[in-house]
Amino acid sequence: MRIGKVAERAGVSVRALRYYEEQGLVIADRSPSGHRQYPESAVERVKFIQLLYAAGLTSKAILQILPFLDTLVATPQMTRRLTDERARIRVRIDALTKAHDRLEELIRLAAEYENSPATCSASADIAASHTSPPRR
Amino acid sequence: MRIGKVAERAGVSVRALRYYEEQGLVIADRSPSGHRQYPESAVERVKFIQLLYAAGLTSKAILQILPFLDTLVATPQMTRRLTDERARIRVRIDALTKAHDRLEELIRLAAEYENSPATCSASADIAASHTSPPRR
DNA sequence: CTAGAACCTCACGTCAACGTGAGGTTCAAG
DNA sequence: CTTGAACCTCACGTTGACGTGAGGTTCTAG
Repeated sequence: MRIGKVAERAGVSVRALRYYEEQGLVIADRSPSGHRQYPESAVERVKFIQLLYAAGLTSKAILQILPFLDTLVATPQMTRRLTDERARIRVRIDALTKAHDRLEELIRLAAEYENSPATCSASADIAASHTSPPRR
Repeated sequence: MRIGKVAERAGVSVRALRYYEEQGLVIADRSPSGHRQYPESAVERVKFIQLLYAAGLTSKAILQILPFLDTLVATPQMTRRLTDERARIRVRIDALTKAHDRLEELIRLAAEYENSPATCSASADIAASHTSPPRR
């Protein structure tokens, strides 16, 4: 398969695929004329790479993990890398969840305001005192 | 309060605080000599900003949201901004959760390998066929 | 009164994952 | 055989949230 098709089917740009090769994430054969030739499996591989990128991993981190997909041989270091990244992702999820909840709270306040604009001034400290324990 | 103390208490760098001011996220008074003077509330405000940064919002998006914290006046646009950002965060959480689950699956495979390295070759397509529905 | 900490303003550097031409070759359809 | 799409290799540009000096002023403890 050629690069354009892979790009289309994996939902990434052609440039991105060349970049992945440059980073060692995807290996492509070459036709005699120099065009990249990808196996079918490249599409899934690229989707997996995208998944990890979206989770905040760097090329370098992904490069450390990919060999496991190829060989399915789990060295202790590999297992650690996997669990480490999982842990980092968990931390990010927690941070995002906090932000989500905080926004939800503000949205609740906004709705409350729209119902009765005049009587909402008492909610001010609810908005302000979120990240620290309530005073008084 | 001066910039160093705010930085320390909010857990950010002095440079970051100057950057926030440049972006209009935090307004600081100035002493006659030109040193920034922050109110107590600045610490919480900065923590909130950090929370949103961590959730992937840009300075511009945060700038759109901050007025609500100050005034607690919810215009329809403000409510939309809040819900929009909440939605984007949800999308990110979902993406991260997918990556998390995928890694978890790989970790399971790795553990399985460590228990019986020889008998694991049959699991290969489990690792490969995740993002697409099973063939055959 | 003096030294060192803390502050100030430019302003360039960084890092990652690509985007975007430039300039040229190869492929596939008519 | 031609022409336009698709491909190739440089190689510089982009974006965001700061880091990092440079060079100078102000504050504060002893």
